[in-house]
Amino acid sequence: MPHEELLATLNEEQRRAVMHYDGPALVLAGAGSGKTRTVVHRIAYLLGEHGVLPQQVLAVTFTNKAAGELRERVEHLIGPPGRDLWVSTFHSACLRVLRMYGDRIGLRSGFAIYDDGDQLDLLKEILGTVQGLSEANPRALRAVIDRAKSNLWTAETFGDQAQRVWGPLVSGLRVELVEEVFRRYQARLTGANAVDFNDILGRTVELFETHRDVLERVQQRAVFIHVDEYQDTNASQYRLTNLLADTYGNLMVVGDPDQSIYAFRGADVRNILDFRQDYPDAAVYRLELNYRSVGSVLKLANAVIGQNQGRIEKSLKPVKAEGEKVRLYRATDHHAEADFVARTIERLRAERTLDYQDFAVLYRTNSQSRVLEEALRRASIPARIVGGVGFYERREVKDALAYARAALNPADDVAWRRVIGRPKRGIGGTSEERLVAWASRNGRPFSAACRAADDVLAGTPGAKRVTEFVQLMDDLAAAADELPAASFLKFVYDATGYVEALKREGTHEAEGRIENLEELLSAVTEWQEEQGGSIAEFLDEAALLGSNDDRAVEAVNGETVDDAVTLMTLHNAKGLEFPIVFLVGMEENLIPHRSSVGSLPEIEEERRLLYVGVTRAQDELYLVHCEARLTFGRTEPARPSRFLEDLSPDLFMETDVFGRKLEPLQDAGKFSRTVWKPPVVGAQAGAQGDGAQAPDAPSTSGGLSVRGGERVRHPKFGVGTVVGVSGQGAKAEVTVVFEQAGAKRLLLKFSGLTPA
DNA sequence: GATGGTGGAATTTTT
DNA sequence: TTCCACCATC
Repeated sequence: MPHEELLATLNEEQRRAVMHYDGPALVLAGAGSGKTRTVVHRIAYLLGEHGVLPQQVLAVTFTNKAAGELRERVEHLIGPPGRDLWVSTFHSACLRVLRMYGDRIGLRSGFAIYDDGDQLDLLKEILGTVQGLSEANPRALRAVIDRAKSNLWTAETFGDQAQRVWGPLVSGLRVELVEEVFRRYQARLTGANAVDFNDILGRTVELFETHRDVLERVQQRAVFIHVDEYQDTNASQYRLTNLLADTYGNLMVVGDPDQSIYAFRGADVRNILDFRQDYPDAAVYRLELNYRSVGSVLKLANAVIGQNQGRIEKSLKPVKAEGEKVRLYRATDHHAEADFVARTIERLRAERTLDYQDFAVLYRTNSQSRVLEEALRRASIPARIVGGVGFYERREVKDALAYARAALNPADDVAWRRVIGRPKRGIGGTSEERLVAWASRNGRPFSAACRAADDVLAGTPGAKRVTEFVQLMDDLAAAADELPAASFLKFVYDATGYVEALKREGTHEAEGRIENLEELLSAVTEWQEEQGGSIAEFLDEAALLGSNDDRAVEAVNGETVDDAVTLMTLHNAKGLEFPIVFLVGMEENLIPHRSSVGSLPEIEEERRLLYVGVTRAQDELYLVHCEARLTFGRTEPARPSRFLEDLSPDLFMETDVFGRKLEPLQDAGKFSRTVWKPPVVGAQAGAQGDGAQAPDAPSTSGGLSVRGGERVRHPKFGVGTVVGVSGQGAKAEVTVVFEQAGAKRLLLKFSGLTPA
């Protein structure tokens, strides 16, 4: 493509960035400002105008999705040569380097990757062995170790670094104790010939720093480097980037400080803010024209982010028209919230031509997805959930792949211990403990203890069973060498008796697990046909790509469809856009999340998260909050998010379930609609219909006036507070938070409630 | 050694 | 509400 054509569709600032040739560059790209487009064109321009070879270009992203999209768009623009570009996530890129050169730093070929669950298994085992830690929370320790590793701290430097940054106590434990756990954890990883996610980056840094020749060879493949979402880089990613760029210096980083949302796992926004200190001769390009959202959405977005202190002033300027006002809906509870979403989707689809895939529902925590999912299913609205409990994290899938890992790597203790009891083979806790003790005493892997079962478990029934298990693993190991990936997996299903055991169970749940195993087999088969490879290579693939798998929610007819509403967390939504967006759960303790309300930096990160959510919307945005919400199995009263209360009321319009405008209350505070007070809701017969609320009017049913906030007495549950009402007439339901019994949803008609 | 019951904790966010 | 660790029982 001639370069005039390449440039014609860009604005002035984008064009300047695209034409940037060598040397460092910082692209400050506001949400929706055509960031990906700019990078795509820049790569095409490098190749077309400057004669750069595709083999010299590296583009790094955070997610597989982003990498896939980038590659696709470049290939679309420049054709087949695009295949030779190196477009990858940090993790995939580093894994590739480690697979090639890892032996230089003591990684034996075929090393395993431990995911979150494996980390946890390992830590639990370790905690049992360290004095004074049996009560410690393995998840908290994992978080600490992860955090340390993303800062490029090692078990050796941990003590000093943690002391310096966090003080003598880390999540309630003495630094020395945590250090001891970290040491043992790392020793066990080494022993198991395994790396965890953070090691994939950290050990690559180590490799580059100790083996200049390796770094230089990789640099030949990365003469022109692009890093996306640079505001979310942590210390290891920052270090990697700078190492890679240290010979040629052709580094273009792209990002937006206002969208930095990963500080909780070690990302440091200073990496982008200080880029010009790191590279004083860096060119800077600012993309502030927003092509994505209508004016009303951008006004609200700017108002949200404008509340943050200590940010570089920046304001998105709309290209699009003003558009519809942002809507705010106040739901009685999470069910009403989900119903509103479902109802609104259908209403909008009836009013104009929209596909299901034009809608996204975004929430703060994964646990919010279930109610939404159910409501959409009930309304026959196809939906897909991105993220959540990923396919590769399901027990049966992990088990099957753990068999593969165990067969390939006798040192993989976590995998061996995982599979020894699945299915049940009469090897119980006592036997396992003795095997573990033997392994630990002799400094050998767990599998070696199993091989020595005749001695270790001499005279017990377990001895023979373990020996049989070892025989099975040997058979698997032989099969792994000989069979293609898919056939091997099928062999695992049969030879281990795993599927057989599930069939015997005969429960609905077991059937689901069998289906998942079938799906895994299909995935492996498909992968094998597309690119071929051993089961070992598939394991890498699954480890890095697995978590972001989409889960389809089937519509009522049971068919999976392409056209579906997207449900995902705000974090997952970064980089995406949708014509119509619902932000649900706009409440205190959700956003900002309860764990963040104690510190200003964390609150500001939550605000950026909301900003990311708001700026996903192209045409229409719905903000939804509830008056009561299910938390930990109890329905509790909920307050609207402080982020809503910060907004001027002219930025949005409050609606009823039907999307009709609600007039502001007269007697409320400064911003009438956003100041929370005990909800005044009624179950009304008549015009408003099912699920409707009339916030102003109390109403009666069976002689009882039901108002939110009112005290009532129940014959069995005692005294409580009404937090919500839904439905009408005979179907009217009240949500009451009782002092003793907690929250209950009651059919108003039969509730027997009296004023208290 | 397996099974089933109970009680308590859990939910941020992800490569 | 769901998941898990722990315990008692068979």
